[in-house]
Amino acid sequence: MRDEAPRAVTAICRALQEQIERGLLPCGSQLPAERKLSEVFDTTRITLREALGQLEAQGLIYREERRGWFVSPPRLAYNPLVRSHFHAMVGEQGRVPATEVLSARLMPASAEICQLLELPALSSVYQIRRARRIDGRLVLYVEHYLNPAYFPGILDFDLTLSLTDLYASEYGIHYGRVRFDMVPTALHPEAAAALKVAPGSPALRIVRINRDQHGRLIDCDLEFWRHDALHVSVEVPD
Amino acid sequence: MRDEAPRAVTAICRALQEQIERGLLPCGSQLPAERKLSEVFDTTRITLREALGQLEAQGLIYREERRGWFVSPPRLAYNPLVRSHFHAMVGEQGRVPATEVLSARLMPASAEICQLLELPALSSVYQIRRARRIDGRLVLYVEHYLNPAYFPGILDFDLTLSLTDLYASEYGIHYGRVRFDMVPTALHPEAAAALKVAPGSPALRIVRINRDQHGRLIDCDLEFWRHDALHVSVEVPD
DNA sequence: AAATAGAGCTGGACTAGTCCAATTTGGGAG
DNA sequence: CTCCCAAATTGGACTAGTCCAGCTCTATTT
Repeated sequence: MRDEAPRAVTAICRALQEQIERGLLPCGSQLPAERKLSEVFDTTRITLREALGQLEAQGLIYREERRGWFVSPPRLAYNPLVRSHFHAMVGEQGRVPATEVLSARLMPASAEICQLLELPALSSVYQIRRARRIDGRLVLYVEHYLNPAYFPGILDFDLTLSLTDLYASEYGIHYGRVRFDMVPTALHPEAAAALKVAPGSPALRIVRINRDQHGRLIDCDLEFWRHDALHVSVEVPD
Repeated sequence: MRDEAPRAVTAICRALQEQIERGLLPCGSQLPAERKLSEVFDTTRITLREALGQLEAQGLIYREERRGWFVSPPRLAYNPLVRSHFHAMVGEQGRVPATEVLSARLMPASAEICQLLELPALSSVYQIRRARRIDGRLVLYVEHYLNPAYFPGILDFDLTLSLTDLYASEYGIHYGRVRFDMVPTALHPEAAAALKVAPGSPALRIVRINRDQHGRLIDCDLEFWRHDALHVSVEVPD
């Protein structure tokens, strides 16, 4: 028994990790209360919470605001080179997608959006804010900004459906070139609230700038994914 | 004037964020000591540290183990579709790259590596572990695993240089198809030690599986990037 | 001028609690 | 059996410290 013990935090991490990997704590199951766990590991709640925080950073567990800690489900495979929308992508991987519309309106574009869509200053844009789930779990907060010139009256449609499909069926517009920008960062307060997680949780921010079949900038998406909800795969041809 | 409770942590974040954005704390500069800052903001070190942790998660600041907190430099643009190696990529963006070799040896392949390289069980592979810097800052820990059949005697060369170049000049091998897998996660202890940061810091794990011009699996890289050191750009053609 | 020993800082890790707000849950009324 | 309210429980936020290891810088010595 050496004095050189591993840090309490890493010891707790290892113990929990093992339990999860052996399937004693199945995917989606809830962990015991923080106070219980701190008793089990004979430590402070602060220390215990730091261990949980590290497992969260690894993506092994996640928390729901004020509800508790849960074992993370598998990540979704996200391939930017394959043109697919959320519902199709999730469904193909044997999971159940869901979408809710948080807001949808015509609004003055921010400077950032004007730049992304190459619009003149003080332009108006359609903004659609949505939250999306996989198997019931909130994983994605998106803000869509559409150039209104191409999509008159789009707010009257059912916006819980795929925008891709709406573009095609109602406006004859298909995606052409797309630009992705992926940045590991933290959720800003608005996104955190929508996903019902602690503000500042780690996240993957994906900015998509979409052109149509004629090369026209039609819209852009600001996506905020829970960092543990996806892995990005890219197959680069020769 | 916020509608909700202005948590101490978010208030501190906002204050520091503003100072950084206005350039009062330039890139690369060191923040005052935690104890000083906790006095300035009239709070505990624990609370102050949580605020710093959130700014770290956002990528605005970073820490060096036992040295202090610093303002993050700009992120490196990383485009998986553009075939470029570390030194070239960094240099093109006006930054100064550096590489050090941590270890290089022939070793039995782990089960994971066998699978990635489609090798039979108990195969041997060259393992090269390197740490890489941008403008002096440690940002990337990589483990390369090479199929030794294609690279006899490679350990005798200067491995601080680009492997890509070595492959081409010494073995006539060029990259063909490449597969990327990017996962937001946390640094494991070994990578954390190599990058001199706290174990469990957020990171972007990138697994590259490389084939040569003939479609043969030649090597794979396990990369661990500091999460705040890069942003991934992908331009998808029509 | 270079090498070095040591003191003082700095971050890292942890303890032992408190107060609050939201969520759950259990029990009683209808 | 359902619905609703109150109590118990849980996570969120924070205070006020302690002890330790590694880095740095200074002052002294060689």
